Amino acid sequence: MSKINLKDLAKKLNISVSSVSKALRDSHEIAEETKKKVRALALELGYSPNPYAGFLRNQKSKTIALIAPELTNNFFIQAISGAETIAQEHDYHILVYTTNDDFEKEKSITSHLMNGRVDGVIISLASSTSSYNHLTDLIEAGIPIVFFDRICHEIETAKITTNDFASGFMATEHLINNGSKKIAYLSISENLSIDNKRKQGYFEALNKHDIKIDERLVTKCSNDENKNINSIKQLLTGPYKPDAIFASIEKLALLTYTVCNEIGIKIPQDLKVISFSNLRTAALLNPSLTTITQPAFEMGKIAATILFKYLAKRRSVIINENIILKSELTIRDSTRKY
Amino acid sequence: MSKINLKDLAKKLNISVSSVSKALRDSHEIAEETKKKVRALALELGYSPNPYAGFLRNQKSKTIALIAPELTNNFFIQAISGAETIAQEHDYHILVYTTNDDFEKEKSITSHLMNGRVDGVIISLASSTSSYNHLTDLIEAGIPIVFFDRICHEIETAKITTNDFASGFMATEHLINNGSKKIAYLSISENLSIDNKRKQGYFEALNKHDIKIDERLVTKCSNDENKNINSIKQLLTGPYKPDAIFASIEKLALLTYTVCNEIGIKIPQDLKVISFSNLRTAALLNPSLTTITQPAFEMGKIAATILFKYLAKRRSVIINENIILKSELTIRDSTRKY
DNA sequence: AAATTTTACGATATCGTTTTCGTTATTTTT
DNA sequence: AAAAATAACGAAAACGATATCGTAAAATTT
Repeated sequence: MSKINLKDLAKKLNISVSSVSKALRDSHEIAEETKKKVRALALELGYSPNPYAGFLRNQKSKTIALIAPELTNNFFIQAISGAETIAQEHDYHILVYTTNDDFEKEKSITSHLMNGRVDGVIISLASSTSSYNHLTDLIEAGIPIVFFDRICHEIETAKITTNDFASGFMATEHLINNGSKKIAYLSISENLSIDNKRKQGYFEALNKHDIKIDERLVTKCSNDENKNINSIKQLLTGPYKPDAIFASIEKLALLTYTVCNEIGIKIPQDLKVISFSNLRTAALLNPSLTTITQPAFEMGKIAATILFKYLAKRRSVIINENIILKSELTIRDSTRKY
Repeated sequence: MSKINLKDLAKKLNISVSSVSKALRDSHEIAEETKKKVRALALELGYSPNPYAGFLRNQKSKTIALIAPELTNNFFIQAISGAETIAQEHDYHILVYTTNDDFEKEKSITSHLMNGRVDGVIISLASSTSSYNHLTDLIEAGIPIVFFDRICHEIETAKITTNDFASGFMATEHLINNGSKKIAYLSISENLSIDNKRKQGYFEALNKHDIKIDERLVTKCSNDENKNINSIKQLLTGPYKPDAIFASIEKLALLTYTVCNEIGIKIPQDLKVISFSNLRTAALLNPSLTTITQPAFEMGKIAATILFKYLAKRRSVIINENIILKSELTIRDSTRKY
C-alpha cells in the first residue's frame, strides 16, 4: 500500500489532476457530482496529500519551532504543552529544540531555521545569550518570532512575560514579613531581563523595609551545576551567611535543598527558601517549598495564539506588544516563621 | 533580504542551476575553481537550501515524530532529550506529539503522519491503547516505528524496554525485606505490557516469600486523576489497608503522598512507598522516595539510533528486536524499616 | 593523425501540489 | 437568433532542488 497521490486518483477517475485537486479543495469550478466521486475514491484509497509538495507550492510549512533552554523543567514543558494545544487547533505542527542554555547552540538552531523550514518561532532565550543578531536575521528572513519569559526587549515583537518585578518584590517582602533580615538572591544570569526584574523587585522590597542592600548576598549562578553547588555552599558557610534565600529559578532552589541536606542546615529554621517554580512536587518536598508559580501553560497558549494570528495574515513583522501575566505566590513550609 | 535560491546563484554566476547544485554538493563533475566561486557566493548571500524542495525530490523529510503519552513526566522528557541528541548528530529534526494517554488522540496523530510528513516514528503507547491497526497502517505506508517503554509486542519491530519483571520483583522484595506484609500494587493500565510485567514481578516476589496474593490489593488506576485519588484513598482507609504501596508509575506515587498527607498516614511508619520514577526531586521529597529509575535518556538514544540505522538503509521494515536495559533501585526513606 | 576518453558543464524531467489561464459546451440575456 | 455569460473541466506553469542525460571541448591513447 504505497502512497497514493493526485495523479493516481485522476487516472482512476479519468479526469485531470487539476480537477481532482480542485474537487478536494471544494472549488466551485467543479460539479457537485464529480466532487462526490473524487471524495469517495480519495477516502477509499486513503489519499492524504503530500505535505511537502504543498509547502513548496504555498511557501508555508504549517510548522513552527519552539526553542527552549531545557526540557527538564516543568515551566517550559507546560509552556510547550500550551503552545501545542493551540497549534493543534490551527493544524500546525511544532518542532521542539533545546539550547541547553547555550548561546552557540541557540545561534546554530536559528541559523538552521533560516531556510523556511518553519513559518514562525516561539522562543525563550538561553541565559548565556548576549547579542541578538541571530534573531534579527531570522525576522529579516521573513520568519516572525514571539518571545516568552526569557525575552529580549531590543527586538520589536510580541513578548509574553509575567510580572517579575512585582513577584520579586512580593517574594522578598514575604520573607521579610516572616522575619528574615539577611536575604540572599540567587541570580541565574545578568543577561536575562527576567532575572534583572526579579532582582530589582528584591532590591525594592529591601528598600521599602529599610534593609540595606548587600551585593555580597547576590550570588551569581551559571549554567554549570557543580559551580552553582559550590557557590551556594560558600554562601551558606561563608561570613555573609543569609537567613533566607530567594532563588530566581527552580533549579537553584533544588540545589539549595541539596546543599542544606549535605551540610546540615535546616529549612526553614536556619534558612528560609522561596523560589520561582512550576514544580509539581513543591508541596511534597521536605520541607514543602514556597513558590512563585508562573502561568506557563497560559503563556505558551498566548504566544502561539499571537504567532498564528500573524501567520494567518502572512505578516512577518509582529507589532511590539508586552503581555504580562500574573504569577502566583503559594506559601508553604520553607518560609515558615520560627 | 528575501530568501535566495539556486536560480539566484546561477544567474549571478552566469552558470546553470544544475551546475550550482552540483557544485554545492561537491560533485566531481564540477571544476574546483567553479566550486570555489559558487561556495563563496553561497556563503556571501547566505544561501540555504529550501528543505521542502529537497524532501519532495528525495521523498525523505529528515524528520521523525516522537509520540509520548505526556510531557509532564521526567521519564519521557529524558527519553526525548536522548532521541534529540542522536537526531542532531544525524541532522534530523523531531516533531513532538503528546497523546495525553488518549487512544483516540493517538490514532488521530498517527493518521496525520501517514502522508510522509515524517520518515519514521518513535512511540510510547497511550495507556488506553487497546488495538494496533493505526500502527500497522503506518508501517504498511512505509513509515517505520520504534517503540520504547510502552511497547506493543504484537508488532514486529524494535522495542526498547527495561527489565520490568525483574524490577517489579526487586521492588517488591525490597519491601518484603524491610518488613512489609501487605503490599498493594498500583496499576496504571491492563493494556500496557510494562504494567503487566511489573505486576508479574510483584506476584513472583510475593510467591517467593510465601505471601498470598490478594487481588484486592491490586488497585487499578486510570487516566483520571480524581478517580485515582479516590481509589488510593479507599485503599488506604478500607478494610484491606496495605502496609506498603508499589506504584507502577511516578504519578501514582505522588498521589499516594498527597493522599497520605491529607488523611494523616505517615510514610514510612504506617506505609512504605516505592515507585518507578525518574523524578529529579525524589531525594528531596518528604520523605525521600525510594525509586526504580529507568535509563530514560539512554532509551531515547537507542530508539533513535536504531530508527536512523534503518532510515539510512531506506528500509521501512525493522527487524524484530527486544532491547532490554536495566533499571536502578535507589533506596531512600520512604521504604525505611521501622 | 585518428580514435577514444575525460572534463566540465547545460538542458530537462521529476517530486506532488496548487493555481492561472484556456477552452469547450451549455445556459442566459438582449 | 445572435451575443454574452456561465459552468465544468484540462493544460501547463510554477514552487526549489536533484539526478539523468546529453554535448562540446580538451586531453589522452593508439
